Amino acid sequence: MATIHDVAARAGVSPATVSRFLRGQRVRSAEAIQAAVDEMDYWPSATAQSLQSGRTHTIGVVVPDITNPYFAAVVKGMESVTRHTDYRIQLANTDESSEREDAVLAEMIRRVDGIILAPATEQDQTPMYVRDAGVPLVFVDRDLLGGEHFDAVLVNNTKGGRQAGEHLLSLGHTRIAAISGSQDTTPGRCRREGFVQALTAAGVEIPPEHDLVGDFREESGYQLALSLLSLPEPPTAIFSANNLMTLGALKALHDLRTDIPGEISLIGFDDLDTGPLLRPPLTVVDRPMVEQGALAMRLLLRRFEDQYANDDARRIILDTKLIERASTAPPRKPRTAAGAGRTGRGRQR
Amino acid sequence: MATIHDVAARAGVSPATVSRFLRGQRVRSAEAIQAAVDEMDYWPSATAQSLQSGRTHTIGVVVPDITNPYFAAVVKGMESVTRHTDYRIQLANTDESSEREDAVLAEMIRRVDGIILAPATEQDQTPMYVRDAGVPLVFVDRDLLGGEHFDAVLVNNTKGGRQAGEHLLSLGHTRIAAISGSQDTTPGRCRREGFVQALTAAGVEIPPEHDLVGDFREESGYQLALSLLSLPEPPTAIFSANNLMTLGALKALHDLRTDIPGEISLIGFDDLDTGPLLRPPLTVVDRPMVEQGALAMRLLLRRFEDQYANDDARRIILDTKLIERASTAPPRKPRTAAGAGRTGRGRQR
DNA sequence: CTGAAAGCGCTTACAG
DNA sequence: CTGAAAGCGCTTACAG
Repeated sequence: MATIHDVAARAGVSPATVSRFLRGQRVRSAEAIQAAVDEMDYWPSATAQSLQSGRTHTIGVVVPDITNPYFAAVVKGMESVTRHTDYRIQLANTDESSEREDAVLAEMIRRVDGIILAPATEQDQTPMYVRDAGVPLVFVDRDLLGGEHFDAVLVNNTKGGRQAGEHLLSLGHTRIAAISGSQDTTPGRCRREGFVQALTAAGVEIPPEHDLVGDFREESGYQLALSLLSLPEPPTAIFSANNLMTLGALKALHDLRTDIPGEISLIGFDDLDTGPLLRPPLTVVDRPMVEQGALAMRLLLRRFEDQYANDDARRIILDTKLIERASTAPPRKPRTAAGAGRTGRGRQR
Repeated sequence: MATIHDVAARAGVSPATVSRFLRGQRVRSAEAIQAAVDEMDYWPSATAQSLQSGRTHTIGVVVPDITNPYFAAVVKGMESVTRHTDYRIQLANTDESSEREDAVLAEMIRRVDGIILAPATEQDQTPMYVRDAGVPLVFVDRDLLGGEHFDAVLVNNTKGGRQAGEHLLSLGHTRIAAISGSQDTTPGRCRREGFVQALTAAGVEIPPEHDLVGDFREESGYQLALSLLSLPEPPTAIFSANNLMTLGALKALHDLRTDIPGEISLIGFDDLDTGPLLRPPLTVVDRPMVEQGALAMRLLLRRFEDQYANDDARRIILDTKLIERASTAPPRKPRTAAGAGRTGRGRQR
């Protein structure tokens, strides 16, 4: 590959002049240099430029699982903004593992200008380490305990959980179960809290055997739904706290030939491309996905502009939205559980 | 950030010695150096190492759409192998655009050690340019006309298309339609060819108005299915050539309240995570996904080993597999179309 | 085993 | 406007 020296020699100037020309400065021998560049098919070495400038022009993106449609959409959103800049994305998957995340982050620090991260747990310490290294960091989807000093694009998970709970209550359910995500994760914890809040506010209790915690993966949704259905008194409604667990739960219900929503109502968190096409079409709490990724990337790129570099952390909290489809309905035989009474809001379909 | 000079100064040795120690060579002042490294939290600059070695240790991955579950799975497969190496992945989305692909590739050439690409069209010239630049290139999912000199991990698309056609024929269908993918793409062309081959071999003709070509996106599947259903004599069965278009077709059929498979059978290409949960569960031609990505990455990494660097191109062609679910069935009122006769293989459900 | 020196391919004050 | 020189942070023959 040709270097700037080769081009300079050919054009009869010094490397410095070629460099200046390439960066848009006025030079006398512009045509000669351009010709040399063309003939030799010269492209500056990004590595040499990086060493010189201290900038890599790459953004590290660390997500738990790229095959989760939510994260795929988020990454697409990020890509849609970098595509108009001269930044590129370096992608890493952590499989929800903190160790893996530590390893990834440690080596990214020296290779990227900034990082967008969906941390594996709220307790992660590595992000502090990243900040100390002077690498701008933005959280997406998930937060850190005490992470207020970092930029973040999140969703109002508590409200989302509440929406799910209130929806089931409004249909008249009182025997309600939750399949929550990892509790050391912002969305896992908050969605459950919001959900329980809604029930509590309505005087509906959620017994421990209905209050299950999974790990955001399909398999755990499957297993927990199975265990729920094998209870002596199974719930009449289930809230599942992410797309993958909802799919797992749906599979379990199908395997058991459960009638949805006849025997049991199911509400999920995060819509799916196939949501309306499923058996039955899924009622879900939806939220922006591609937009979340785009916003996170914009937040990060701002940090590279001197005027914003030292701004206070920006925390963007987006709203969730209930999408009612056919997987939820009033319970078939409304029971008057002791103390629960008529908790519904009177809305019927 | 500490540099190797800082560490050397602190340990009382020369930078060269620190460098040797770091690379595992025996040195006298090992402990002193290790201590300095720890205290200063020193990590070598990847950029400086790259400039020196000429290797970036990053792999460029270029796909048309990361939110297509097939490509998400492929990327995950790649990640599962790089994770055990010291290579990382730089990801780019092309949105099926050749121009975008050209741009991405052009700048990747100077930044990565190798590239895995699912080319936007079979006519792409850029890959030749990549090869001329001395950057190893592996195709995944899609091939290039005259691309035999490149490593590739593909699938037997022709056979897959044939399987789809034979399945519909075996059910007794004779009024059959195809929604194909871009015809300047390997999978788009081959799947259609295989499909048509199967019909032709059985003496079944596919009229032009049933032989539709889309662009692998959901919207085109939707529109084309719509147009198929509005025909005076709509088909009794549709083959849709990828996951997204199948979803689109399914949506169209739902919107028209079409009974599947009663009025119309639908068979897709590429399974979905939600495949069994859809209304109705989808019959599809399936193929390995994660494995395809992993294999492509292994092929590429081999090129970095001297012993294999100059081997002939390795072309891995994987097999497809029919998964029969509930979206296909015999046509409701088998017509004896002139010349078609009983083309079924006699199998009935 | 170790250090001084050169070099990887750029960019940018510093003089002119 | 332009060139020589120094420097970005490493690594590696070359002597010793």
